[in-house]
Amino acid sequence: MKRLADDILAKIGCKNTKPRKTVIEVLESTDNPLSAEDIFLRIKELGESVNLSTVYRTLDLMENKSLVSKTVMSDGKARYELTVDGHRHHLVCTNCHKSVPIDFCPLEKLEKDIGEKNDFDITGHKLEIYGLCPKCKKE
Amino acid sequence: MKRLADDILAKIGCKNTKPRKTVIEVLESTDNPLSAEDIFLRIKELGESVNLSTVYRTLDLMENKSLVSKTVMSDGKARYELTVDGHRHHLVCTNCHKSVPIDFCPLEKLEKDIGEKNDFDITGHKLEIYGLCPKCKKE
DNA sequence: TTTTAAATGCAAATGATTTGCATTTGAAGT
DNA sequence: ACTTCAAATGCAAATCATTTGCATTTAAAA
Repeated sequence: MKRLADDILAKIGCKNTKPRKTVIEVLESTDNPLSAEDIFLRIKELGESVNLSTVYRTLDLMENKSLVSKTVMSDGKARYELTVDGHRHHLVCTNCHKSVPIDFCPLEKLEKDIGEKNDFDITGHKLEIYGLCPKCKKE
Repeated sequence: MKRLADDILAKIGCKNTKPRKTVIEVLESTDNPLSAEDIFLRIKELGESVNLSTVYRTLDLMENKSLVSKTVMSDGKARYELTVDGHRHHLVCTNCHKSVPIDFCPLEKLEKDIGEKNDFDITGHKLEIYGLCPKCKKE
């Protein structure tokens, strides 16, 4: 468990601090994108304590190194997710915000064509699918 | 020109006011998603004046009626776009934020499958492709 | 150990968006 | 047209996620 966090921090080439390790471990422990505050609160639940600013700083750092993806959701809060095991898209419930990862990406094959057609250098994309989850469907 | 704005306001069933018409006309006049402030400034350029709060309120109103789509971009500002002529996706330059509409949607055929597979009622999706535009490529 | 740049915590600042409230206005009914 | 009144606007103040300045702490190189 600790290993991945250490590896990531080593790869980035920054100081291996407890707050950073804790943030990464929380990200590792879930399948869903988390907000900075989600992470902050989970850390508290673990009986530890990391300043919210530090959570943000760690997330920014990792986003800049492309180890974390940041997506601003319609509720105005950003969600963060490790990209270590490749990028993912999600099915998001518009009611309860539950988020289910999707196992494929319809863009992979298309990016090159789209880039060439528009003379862009494509660097990435973001896709989210919205709907009502099984529970919320039934009101 | 005025016709579409009037039609839209009639469809919503709200008061047909000058500020609302002006906001809609600005949205009509462009191909790219605009921020609330973009809209506010363009209205000023037209020599008119609409309060920024009113711009936000008009956009919210229309988003709730599904006549406008709202997307929060990585710069932390939301961009709004008329959906009257169907939804669109965009190629967005990560450097200058220029946005080019894309004429097709790779999701259309997939939504039903994804919904069934995950027991979700799909209501929509959001897709953006990022890259460097022709100008920014050359630094 | 010593040293030092990098990282943290805290409090205050920022900036987009929202809200409360007094005033104005569109449109329904006269 | 005129009256009426809920709905809409403008303005200023509030909100809230995120960022920043700075004094203190800490990882890790020497």
